[in-house]
Amino acid sequence: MKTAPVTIKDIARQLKISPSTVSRALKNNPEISLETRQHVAEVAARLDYRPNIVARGLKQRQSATIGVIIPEIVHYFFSQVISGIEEVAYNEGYTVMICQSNEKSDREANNVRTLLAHQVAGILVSVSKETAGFSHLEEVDKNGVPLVFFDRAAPGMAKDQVINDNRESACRVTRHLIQQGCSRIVHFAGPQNLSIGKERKEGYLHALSEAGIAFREEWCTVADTFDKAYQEVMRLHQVLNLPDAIFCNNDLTALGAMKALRQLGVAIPGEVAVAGFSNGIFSEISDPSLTTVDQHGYDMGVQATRLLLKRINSQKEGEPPVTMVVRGDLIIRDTSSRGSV
Amino acid sequence: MKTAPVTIKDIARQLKISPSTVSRALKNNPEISLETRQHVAEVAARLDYRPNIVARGLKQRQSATIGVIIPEIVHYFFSQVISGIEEVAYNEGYTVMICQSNEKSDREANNVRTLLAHQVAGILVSVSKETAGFSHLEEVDKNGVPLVFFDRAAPGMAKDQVINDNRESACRVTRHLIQQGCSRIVHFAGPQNLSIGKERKEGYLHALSEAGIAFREEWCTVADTFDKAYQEVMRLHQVLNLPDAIFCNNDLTALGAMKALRQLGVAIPGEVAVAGFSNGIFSEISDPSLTTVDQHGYDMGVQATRLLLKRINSQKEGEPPVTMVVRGDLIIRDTSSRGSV
DNA sequence: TATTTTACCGCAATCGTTTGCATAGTTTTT
DNA sequence: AAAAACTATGCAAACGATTGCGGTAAAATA
Repeated sequence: MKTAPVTIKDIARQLKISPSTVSRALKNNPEISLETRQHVAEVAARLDYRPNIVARGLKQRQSATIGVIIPEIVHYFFSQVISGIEEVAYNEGYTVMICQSNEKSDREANNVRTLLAHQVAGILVSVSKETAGFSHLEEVDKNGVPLVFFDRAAPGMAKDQVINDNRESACRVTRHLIQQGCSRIVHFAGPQNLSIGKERKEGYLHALSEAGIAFREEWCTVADTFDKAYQEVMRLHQVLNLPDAIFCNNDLTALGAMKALRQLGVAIPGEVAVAGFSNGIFSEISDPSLTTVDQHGYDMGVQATRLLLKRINSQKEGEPPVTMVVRGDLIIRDTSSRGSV
Repeated sequence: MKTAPVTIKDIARQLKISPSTVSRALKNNPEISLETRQHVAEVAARLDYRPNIVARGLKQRQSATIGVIIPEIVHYFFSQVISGIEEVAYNEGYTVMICQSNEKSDREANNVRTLLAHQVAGILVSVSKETAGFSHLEEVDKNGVPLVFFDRAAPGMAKDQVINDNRESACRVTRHLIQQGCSRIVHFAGPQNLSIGKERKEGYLHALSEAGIAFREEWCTVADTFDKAYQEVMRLHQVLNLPDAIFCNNDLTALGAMKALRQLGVAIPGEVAVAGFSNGIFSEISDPSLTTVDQHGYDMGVQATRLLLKRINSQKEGEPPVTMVVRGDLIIRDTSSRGSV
């Protein structure tokens, strides 16, 4: 039993006033007499009037919706970010539209089109691993839609972004590993076309040189999934000697490495220390529990959304892009605590 | 540098034809000559025309958007479901709008209003733990918007739903525990106002009576979070003897229980076996790895969305609601394998 | 040749809301 | 008392796409 939705006209008809007056009254325009405003409010409540967001969006050429493009929702970190985004958006009366790129560049481009077609007020994006060209993101700019990057930014695009202090955090992790007495430290890196991957590697290299450890090319390979890490450890075991520490680009990678190490009968952290990155929910309960860095995903979502909302609400164009960095916290757990072994 | 978006009128002007013709040509209406259609297609491509979804939505009184109301995105299970939803929606040209209820009833009601105001074509919802009344969901019906429940349905509402075979799965888990030699099996239940919580408890009870084990009231308490489970184990330890098995309503609860057991120096599964529910990503890598049931979240999302889409595209009202159940798979891991101890 | 059919296309209204401008009535100012 | 200013409201045109209803010209038929 479908009921025709209540519109502004219905209210107008009831009160024998014009739709314009109702519209104005609804948003408490002082041009409208207090009396009329109250009447309108009453009738609106009685009829259970709900403004048609779509119609408003059409008229204003913008809807109270913000679009989010995210590689994969199933990552704990990303779901945390979304949660933060959702919270701020909700409180500000915005709704969020979420698209997954599934780490594919073309799908990401498609997501952009979709979001633009929906007249979103702004877009939050964390670029996919695959993405190399950024023309689809510049498209957003051309349409005058604010965009802010979170976590993974497109290198070279001067836009707002809130990112982690990947370099520093990676450096802290590596330093910690060195302090534990490790000297042959391998890095399973993320894709180097992503700032996130590049920066973490840089931090790793920095900590190495800081400690006077000569870096060796074969210490660093791109391996950013559970399986790749597993295989890489197996390969290392055959090709060269195992290192005494592995610093992984993310937690899942670390777990993959740990699985391989366990199978090889290697003690963690006794023979090989391991560290991850991201503080996935499983890092705390893995065995042994994983040293990692907490990226504060929720906060990141909150900050990014605030930034975007500020951009949306500011008239002036051309304000310089701002970069916010949220500091990661090194969380030392059992995979790197030599003391206890 | 904001560029005015290109509209159907722009194309019309270029070709000196009317907007109506362009509109029709764009959707390959045979009423329009092939030649014109090709011209339109060309110009549209050249101008990079993107149809304004909002305008279309207004005219059609429906947008190609489906709304999702979910308790919390950060649960691995739910993020899997969303992933499934997103996939199907994407392939069918729909976009998804996600709202979190954060397990709050009023927020859920608010989400419904938001989604309806956005003229969504349909709604997928998994009701919050807190939700007792369902008037806000009936509101959806009144607006003629299709609704399908996934995972958690509102008891008593005759709507499409895709749910787990909670009862059977819970029964299987309990049976398995019994087979392992356990006889004093405690159940940490979920909220009993949710079908999901009720059914799992029923399955547990069924398996018990099936095996001729007399149920005792104090064996079952509502504890559905990590912390509550932790505390409950501690309480049980003081008040009565620890059981020889704990079947938890979900994985996180199981982990909370395990944490407490570890602290009490109780061997798992030697002295107390543990089982969870949901196959969270951490169940596989916890120590010991957790026996649980895989709920196939992704599939669930896929099925629910297909069901919704079918409903959206079917003219006829009044087709009876269908219930799909996706069968959970018992995954036996170390927390319940007495054989190996 | 007159008439009907067919193929293509345009007019104009519509979806629900917003907003610049006009207008009627009332109050204040000169 | 006339002019000016203000108050409260209405008119009508947008926003961009869709669609029922017609209309024109060419082709087919009588």
